[in-house]
Amino acid sequence: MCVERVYNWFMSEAKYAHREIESKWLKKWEDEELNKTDLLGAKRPFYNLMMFPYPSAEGLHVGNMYAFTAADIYGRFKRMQGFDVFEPIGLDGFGIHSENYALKIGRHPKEHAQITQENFYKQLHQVGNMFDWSKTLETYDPEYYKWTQWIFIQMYKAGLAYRAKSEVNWCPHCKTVLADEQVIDGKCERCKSEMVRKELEQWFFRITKYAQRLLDNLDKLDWVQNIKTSQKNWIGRSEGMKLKFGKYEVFTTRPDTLHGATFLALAGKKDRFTGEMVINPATGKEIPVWEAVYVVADYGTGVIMGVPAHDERDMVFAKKHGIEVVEMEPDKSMEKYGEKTTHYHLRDWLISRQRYWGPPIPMINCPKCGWQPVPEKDLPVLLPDISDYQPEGEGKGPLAKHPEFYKTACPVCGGNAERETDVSDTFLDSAWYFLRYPSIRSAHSGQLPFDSEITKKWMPVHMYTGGAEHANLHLLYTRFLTMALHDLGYVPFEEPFKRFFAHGMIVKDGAKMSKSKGNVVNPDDYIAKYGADALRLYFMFLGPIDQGGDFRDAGMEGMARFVNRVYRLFDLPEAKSEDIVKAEQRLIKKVGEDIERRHYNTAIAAMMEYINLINGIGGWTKEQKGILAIMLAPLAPFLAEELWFKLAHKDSVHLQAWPKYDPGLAVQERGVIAIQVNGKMRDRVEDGPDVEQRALQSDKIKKFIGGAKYRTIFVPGKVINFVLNGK
RNA sequence: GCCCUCGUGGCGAAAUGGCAGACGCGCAUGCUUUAGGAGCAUGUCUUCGCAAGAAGAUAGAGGUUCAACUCCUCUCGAGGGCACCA
Repeated sequence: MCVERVYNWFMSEAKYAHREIESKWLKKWEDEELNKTDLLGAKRPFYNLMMFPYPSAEGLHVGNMYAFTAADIYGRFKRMQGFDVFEPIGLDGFGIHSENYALKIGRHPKEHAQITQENFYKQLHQVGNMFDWSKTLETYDPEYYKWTQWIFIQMYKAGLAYRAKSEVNWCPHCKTVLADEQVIDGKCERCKSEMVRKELEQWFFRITKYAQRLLDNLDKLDWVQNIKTSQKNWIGRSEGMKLKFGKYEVFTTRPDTLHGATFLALAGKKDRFTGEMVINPATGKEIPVWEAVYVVADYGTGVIMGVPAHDERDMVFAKKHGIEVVEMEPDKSMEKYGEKTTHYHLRDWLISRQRYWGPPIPMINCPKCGWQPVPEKDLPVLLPDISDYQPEGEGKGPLAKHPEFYKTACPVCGGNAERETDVSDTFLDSAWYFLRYPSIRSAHSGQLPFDSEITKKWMPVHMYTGGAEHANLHLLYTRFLTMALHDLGYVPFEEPFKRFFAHGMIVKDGAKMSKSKGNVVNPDDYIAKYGADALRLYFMFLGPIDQGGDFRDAGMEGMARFVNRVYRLFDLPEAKSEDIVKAEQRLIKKVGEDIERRHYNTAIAAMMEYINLINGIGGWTKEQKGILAIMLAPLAPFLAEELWFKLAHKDSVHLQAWPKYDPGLAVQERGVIAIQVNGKMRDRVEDGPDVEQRALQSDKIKKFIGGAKYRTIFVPGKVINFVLNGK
């Protein structure tokens, strides 16, 4: 009695010691370089990339871990299927987002970057992903931004970077201009301040030249539809005609309503009649030329024809100002007055930022020779260490206060010249990082940003995982830059990411996490309390990862229980069971298929069911335990390794091949099939020979059929439906 | 206004033309434990019924089909993208 009690106590206390176990395997994997990919020797390359984090706060956000776990499980699964998987990680720590945070806490951005780098990498080690730690990059590293500057120069030489005066979006808080894509509802994407319009001379990338190709290629991409739709809307192709009204040219998608045009409107600051009249080419009548607030200056030609009868806004304007309204029917023959043309909503990408924390734009302005690129041998243009790094506004960045930085010699004539003092947009840093990872420390990494042999072998990226919020920012810029580099002969492909998987957002108790609400989940706390594996499993069990999930502490407890349960069940004695054999075959099939389509929640559910079965039977074989450990490996890498070694194996579970199943044994074992009468489920019967005859003998079925005539629909293995006549 | 996605128990969800609610959380009852935790067993969509059972149920209404959470049409609701874009 006493012994039994002690045994029971011991069994219940045989808890999975996650802290010791996880740190033990981490150390071993890193000592043995388990996750280092042999890039040159790889036979079946699989580049598994996830959007690198920007360290805006002091630590890794659960949202990052959620996304990385989702991506890592897929990468681990691919490795077990025999692919050479390369899974790198780095930090996007250059740019406004990191700088704003540094400014807020009053720390120099460079110092802040050093601190966050240490923190982030420490946390990223703990989560148990198969990162190749020999290939990390940070966008603020001069070895990296040297090449960001190099890319700028190639763009300039190709005529894809240009300087122009234009009315731009100015954020009064961040004290810099922003690209159109970084303005949401008239507010700054980073700090939510109201934007103002400002006339400034700035550097632009000519993304509009690629509008049509960016649109056309969308059809070839294996991306979720809503991201493609979002890009399509953003590019905003609109087909129409150019029509001439005297000296004015208008763009319209409805040339067939030309004969109803009773006024012309130019973009203006207020509604005002110009005093001018022009001739409507279709009717020959004189119509007035107005300035109108509702006309947008930089779309189309900035001039519209007003057709009150066919456009609500034109009607409102006409009524307000007493302009004539002509009712008419649309007439295709009007198209003879115009010339077909296409317009895009997409604008050129504004690259300049009047800030400190970014790569200095590598251009020099000479009073005699004009703008010249910095000679490539002089790269990088180092960002100097300065103490007055705060932005002050009025169109110039902090570097403009430092003549020791900007005073230089013209690379052409050698005379006195000045460097550009703006830095480039952070989205330029992240638009090419995927090209750099595999080439880090390659033979040619010193001469070019990316090794052509490695690039050809490893790209385009096979699987990219990240947030949908980057649809019109990062994902569009990256596509554009890759296309441009392709045209310049640097990369052999046009599209950077063959497949893109968009994960959802993780919230806490139904609310978006934020510091002000005090509901921010720190993954470290949960890893310390429950272990990285339990947290990984919990994230993935919340629901489909493209839908995101709601983090609740109670659910987390449940998953820790599951981890313990699996661990305990490995102590069950050796026993053979026919039920387990079949269940195992089905499990192998299901888990493999579910991971492939990234339905991790149902893969985990299937394993739970299997574990419940094992628990009920009370024993299983060593081989069965081994197969389960292998299937757990992508989802719970530490637990799986611990279990695998418990079975006296000597090599890592992560190097094992994904198990195969026998399709004959893995069939859905129902045993029973449903019997319906008129499509309603009425009874069940054992599957097998003469199933229809046996179904008809059921009392319930007899009751429902009565003496009526019927016909039979039989779906083998699933259902028999008796359809009574008259139905 | 245009476009996209979605709507299933108390909760997260599963099933994508073939037995609606797998799996988990929570809850209830019992066993076990010095106690707490953990563990084990059973139950848990709604209504009627002691039960066996019956009827109903996937936002709502219609349709296609032997059969609809799943496909089609409309309505309502939620989330997202674009937008005085001519």
